[in-house]
Amino acid sequence: MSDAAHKNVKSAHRAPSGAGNATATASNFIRTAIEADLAAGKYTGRAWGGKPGPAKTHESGASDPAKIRTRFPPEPNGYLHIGHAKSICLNFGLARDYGGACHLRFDDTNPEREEQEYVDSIIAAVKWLGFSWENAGTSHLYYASDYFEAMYYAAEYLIEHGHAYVDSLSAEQMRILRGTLTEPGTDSPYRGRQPHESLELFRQMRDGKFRDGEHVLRAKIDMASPNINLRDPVIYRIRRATHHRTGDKWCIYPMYTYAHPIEDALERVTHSLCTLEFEDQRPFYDWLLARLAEGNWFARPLPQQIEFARLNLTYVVLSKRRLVQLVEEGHVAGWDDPRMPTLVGARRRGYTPEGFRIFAERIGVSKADSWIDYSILEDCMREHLNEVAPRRMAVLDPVRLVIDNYPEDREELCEVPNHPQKPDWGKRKVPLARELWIEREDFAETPPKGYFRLYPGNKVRLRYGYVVECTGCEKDKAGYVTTVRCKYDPDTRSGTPGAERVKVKGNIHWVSAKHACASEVRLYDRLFGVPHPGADDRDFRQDLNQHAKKIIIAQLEPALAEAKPEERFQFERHGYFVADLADSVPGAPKFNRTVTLRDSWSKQSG
RNA sequence: UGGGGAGUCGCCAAGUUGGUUAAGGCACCGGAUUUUGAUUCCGGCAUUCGUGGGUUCGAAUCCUACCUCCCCAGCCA
Repeated sequence: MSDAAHKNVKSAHRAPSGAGNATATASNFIRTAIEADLAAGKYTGRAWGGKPGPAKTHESGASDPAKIRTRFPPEPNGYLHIGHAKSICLNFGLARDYGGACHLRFDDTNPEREEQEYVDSIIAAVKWLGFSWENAGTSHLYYASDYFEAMYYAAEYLIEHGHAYVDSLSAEQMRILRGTLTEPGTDSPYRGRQPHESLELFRQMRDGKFRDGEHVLRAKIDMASPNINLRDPVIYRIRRATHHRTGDKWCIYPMYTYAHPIEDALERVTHSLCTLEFEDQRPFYDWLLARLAEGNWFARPLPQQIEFARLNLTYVVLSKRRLVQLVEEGHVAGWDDPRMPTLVGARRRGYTPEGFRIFAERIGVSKADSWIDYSILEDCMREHLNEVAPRRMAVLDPVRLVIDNYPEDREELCEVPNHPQKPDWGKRKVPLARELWIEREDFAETPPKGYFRLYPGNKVRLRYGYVVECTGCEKDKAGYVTTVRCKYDPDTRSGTPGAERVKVKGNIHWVSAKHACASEVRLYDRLFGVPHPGADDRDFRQDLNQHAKKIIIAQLEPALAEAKPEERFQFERHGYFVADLADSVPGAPKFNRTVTLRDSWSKQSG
């Protein structure tokens, strides 16, 4: 192992050094494999030609500054979601930890489904998560479509060497001849087509001489293989559709199966990580690269595919089909609806990039199918938000509290710390007066067992203010509490000598009614009400949580009126909130509840 | 019923060239601190590694049989 590689391995396992950002990196089977490759010197002496390309591009290049190369290869046909965040953190994280580079590569080989809009949103999402595809001064942002030429000539090479042939069966006929899981396939009558004939046809395919579907190019492997992916897979199809980058230049497009290994090889990717469902395709991946390597197409060592388990998260759906349905049928307001598990949605919800990175570390990587409970994600967000969110007071469900012995015309400023564990964040002044808003649930005419908030005869502290004793309440005809009354103890003002003399268990937040800022707050909850939406053949839409969004007008402390879009706060005793990115206007922010605080009281009481 | 994978604490997940007491995190349960029933801190939490056999002085790690779950028959990725 080289010194540099050794150093990187060590740093990958270094313990956390700072709160809130760095997290311990657990070992996993992919790291083990990388470390073994590094230790074996598999990549020493590798050259990098400065850009993706065949063997000759790299042969003349300098020593590769990247110790390893990974890649995140999304198809630009939709918005990224939480599952992608796992993959992004994995690929970019590995490159970072081992002194490597991670390429952002758009796998745009199917022109019918891809759009520039998605390319832009994916770029923004990866950046937002805090990763960069730059390494040693080079931006590794690539497109599979930039390799169409190389892929085409590689295909001609395969044909010439008897490894591929043009088939003229219909899709239906091909399906029948492919056999089944238990029965071998049957050779296509075109399988014996001579290379020169296939080559001629393939060129005519490229030149637009045929209709869509009239011919395909197939790899010539083994129709009797127990692995269906090796039964002469289609590697090129005719598809007249305008590609978002190459326009109408091509009318034949490579299939993923064929394109991906070539993309990896051209980019000198060392470890090509993908999800478990591609395991059966690894033999083809290796077959293709081996065939092309025989013709010295690619620099060695060849890339290797490694599969890991995709993320399964409870209480959400992550399949493209279902997400599209949620948006198109109007169950949510759009891809960036704060309830959506998309990264744009999570961002509006107030979830943070750091929170996602903590999440990725916490759930680990393995080959075992597993379900991660949504609460793990929420907890990761709390962990980060607790570190970075200034505290504020906000009353979400207000009821009036009158301090009877407090002068009507008086008001004073209370000093309130911005973060209880971070004195260096300073304090702010919050106005207190005779009439306040307090939380309706902080008062009970007849308190439940263990309740230590406001009820007649009980004392609580108005956080950072005075200790008050509840003297009663007023109700309307319906029995609904309209006002809570209390008296305060002037000797208990927070921060003054002797203020602690009166001990109370309860500590409630408040906002001066006169100074309060009334503002829209959206209380979000999980989009689905059950752990596995759509399980047991149910329509997943039946599992939608109808209470996942509740809009209220809350009474906020005055300072909150100046909150800037995307500014995050902890509303004390409630949770973390973010000023909405899209709907806030200067001086009138609207807040989204990101996640509640943990609450052992409501948990035990009900 | 073909092929490819996976099964270690309630949930994740190390460990798998066989070797003293099976990492760690989350959750949970105690206790301390706390002007957030939050945070933080301390302590507890698998005689056992899907099951049954076997090899061995010694097995989660090797052999064997079996069970369960996931993936594959797009001219999608």
